[in-house]
Amino acid sequence: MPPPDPLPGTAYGFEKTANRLTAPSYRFRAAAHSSKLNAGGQLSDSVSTQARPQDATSSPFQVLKVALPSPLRRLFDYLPTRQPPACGWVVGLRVRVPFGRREVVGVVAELANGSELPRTKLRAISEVLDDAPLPNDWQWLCHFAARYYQHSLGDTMQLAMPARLRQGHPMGGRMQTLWLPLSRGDELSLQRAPKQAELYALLCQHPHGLASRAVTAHGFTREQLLALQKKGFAQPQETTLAATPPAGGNLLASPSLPLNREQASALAVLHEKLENYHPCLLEGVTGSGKTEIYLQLIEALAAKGKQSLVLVPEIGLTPQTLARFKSRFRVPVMALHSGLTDLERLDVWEAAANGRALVIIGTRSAIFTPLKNPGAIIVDEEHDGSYKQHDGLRYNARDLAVARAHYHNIPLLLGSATPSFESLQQALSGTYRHLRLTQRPSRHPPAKLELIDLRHQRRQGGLLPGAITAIKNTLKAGKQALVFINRRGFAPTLACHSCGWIAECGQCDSRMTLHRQPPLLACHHCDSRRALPDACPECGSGDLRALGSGTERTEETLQGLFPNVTVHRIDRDSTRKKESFEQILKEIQRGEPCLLVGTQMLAKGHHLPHVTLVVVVNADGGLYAADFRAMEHSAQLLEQVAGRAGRAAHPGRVLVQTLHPDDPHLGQLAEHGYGALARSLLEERRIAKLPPFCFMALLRFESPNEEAAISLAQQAALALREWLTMVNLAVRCLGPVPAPMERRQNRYHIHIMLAADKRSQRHTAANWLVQWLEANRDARKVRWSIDIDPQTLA
DNA sequence: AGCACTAAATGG
DNA sequence: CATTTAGTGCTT
Repeated sequence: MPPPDPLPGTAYGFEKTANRLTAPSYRFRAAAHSSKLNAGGQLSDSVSTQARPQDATSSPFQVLKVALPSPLRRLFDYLPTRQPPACGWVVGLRVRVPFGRREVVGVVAELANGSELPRTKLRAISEVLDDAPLPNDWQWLCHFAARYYQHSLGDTMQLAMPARLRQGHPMGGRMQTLWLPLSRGDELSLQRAPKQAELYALLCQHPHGLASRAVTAHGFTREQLLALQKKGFAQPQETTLAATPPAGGNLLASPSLPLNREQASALAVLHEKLENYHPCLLEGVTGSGKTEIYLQLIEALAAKGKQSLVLVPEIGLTPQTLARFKSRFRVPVMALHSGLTDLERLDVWEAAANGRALVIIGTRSAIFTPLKNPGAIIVDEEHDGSYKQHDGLRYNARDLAVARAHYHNIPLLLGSATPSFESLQQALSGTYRHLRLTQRPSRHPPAKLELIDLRHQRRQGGLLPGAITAIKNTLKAGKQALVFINRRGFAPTLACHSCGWIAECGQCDSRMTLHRQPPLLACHHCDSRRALPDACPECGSGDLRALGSGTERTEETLQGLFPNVTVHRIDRDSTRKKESFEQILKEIQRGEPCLLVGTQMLAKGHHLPHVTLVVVVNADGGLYAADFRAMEHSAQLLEQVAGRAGRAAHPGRVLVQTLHPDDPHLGQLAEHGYGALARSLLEERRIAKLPPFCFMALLRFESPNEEAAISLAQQAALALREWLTMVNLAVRCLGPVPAPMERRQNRYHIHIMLAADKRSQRHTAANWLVQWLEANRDARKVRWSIDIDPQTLA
């Protein structure tokens, strides 16, 4: 039996009711693996629920309904191979099938004994790729995600499986090439090849062999390795990655840290229900020790041989975080990070699926890692926007974590200093346990925001005189200051001072940003760039001015004001080269007085112990935006930035420049902190019936032809409204309206928004609309997509 | 999504 | 007439 519903109002038992517009629905039962053919070729009893009712005229025949990598939201029927696989035909087998003019890899999703198509139109499966079905929990999650997000099951499965499996490679990726040093006694012959000599020395430090990847990680090339092999100094050896058995005895490699009262009681609450679904929101201010709670929860579960899956935001999977987890435990900790090869990724996947890995840490996509003995799911910084995928299957890994913890009947721990309103509301209403950490080990209260008025004052590089004075004093005291600007580049606008011309992007409804490093105009919404004009293209005047400030300009200004101090700029442009961010962070952590100028990248999670002053150049981004979530995200960001000030022994200051120092929300954030503001904004959301008090779906229509997009959106909205009235479904349908930036890369974006009080109503309406669009011929000329629980309206 | 097929557009 | 390109339709 599927567990009860963790996302209220979502029926995810698998029998989806067929709609008026019937498309084959995905059906899946957790018990589906027991469904195989018995020796006589008859379907065993557990299958009878899956078999489609038979057309009396056609005689039954065995059919495998396969989920294929295609955006088409349906399964495809195939005939079995001559020989059934050893395990029999079961749901979850990976197969290779002919599809159109090519062969693709798919997954058997249903067994049936008949097809809507005549038998002669069906083709046979070409090859069964596995001798056992893909893990049950993985299959369940794919079905759940596909259905919840209204996405093709086949596409979902492709996305949820490691690349090697997607490409049809066999399981058992636990092979790697180890390179062993060979002693020849004539090492001097390498004198003329210094790089090779260096590499040889490296190999000699690892007499048991070094993986190819480790060799390249040390900065050597494959060619150098092969050269050594040719000269007989190195030898490759194929090995199976050790199936490290869970260490007996002490689980810990290093002792747990002592907990304060709050931490201890939070952990005690978690210990109350280690064996059941137990959703908890851990609301803990920056530096209050959330990670230690994660580690001790993991420890408790690992002691029972159970696995923990830890999700971290994209920016959070740093070597330091990883090192903290790895150094704590003697049990296998595996990370899914961007640096892995496809083979290594498959190995982690299999290690998780067979229980070899006890701790799995990864970003968004790690939610699709199968678990043999699931113990808990932990989502760190659960409010973070990087958990939401913004194309294709637009899933939110945090929400899937909730569903998955429910399915496995295990604890779920969502941690954040600035919880999302969705999670906070669940905690406040008692659906989630609310655990709070308010104390910082430094004993300093978190720094208060000081609002300073941007109006009627001269600024330099975006900074008010008061901010500059504060920076000067901070440097004088031998400390570091952080300047936060949410804009890359030198200036967001280039304008002609004599005729008013403004540099705009030719392909988007946006202005081009002026960059100095290198000098050019760039659009931040598409990849178009232009050379800097010497004169105004409209009137020929040479009086072109850069309006406003981005990171580059503030960096330049600060460098001019404090020529003897290092100014580090940290944004996507300055850290493009890999490792350079880590390098800069290391230098900053040494503690020399210096200035940091940067975007969001700086705000999140990094430990900056010597920063005692934070300046926010402009806090107004979220105040009066059209997006109802803007204030939430803005407050989260401000609180996170403020958390960078005074983390260690020194109290900090946070200066927030604003054009609206009297804004009540900003005032509340400054005075009482994120928690208080969030609670009152939640009341506003409740009154306005906005999320989390309603459930939304956003339909995006996109076309180079504006009329085509509008016309389809109108037809769809009209059809939907008629249907909603007809079936008397209380779902609001707003739009069509042009997207906030209608034209992007010369494509026009039109939106329709659905809003319902209940998740199930939203699901029904969204499902109907998707099927209407799939059935509508005009819809093929306009690109459309659906976003369930959209995060931004852009 | 691919991908192949068709019809229109370019080119000599 | 040959070759490229935009539009359309199909996949079990």
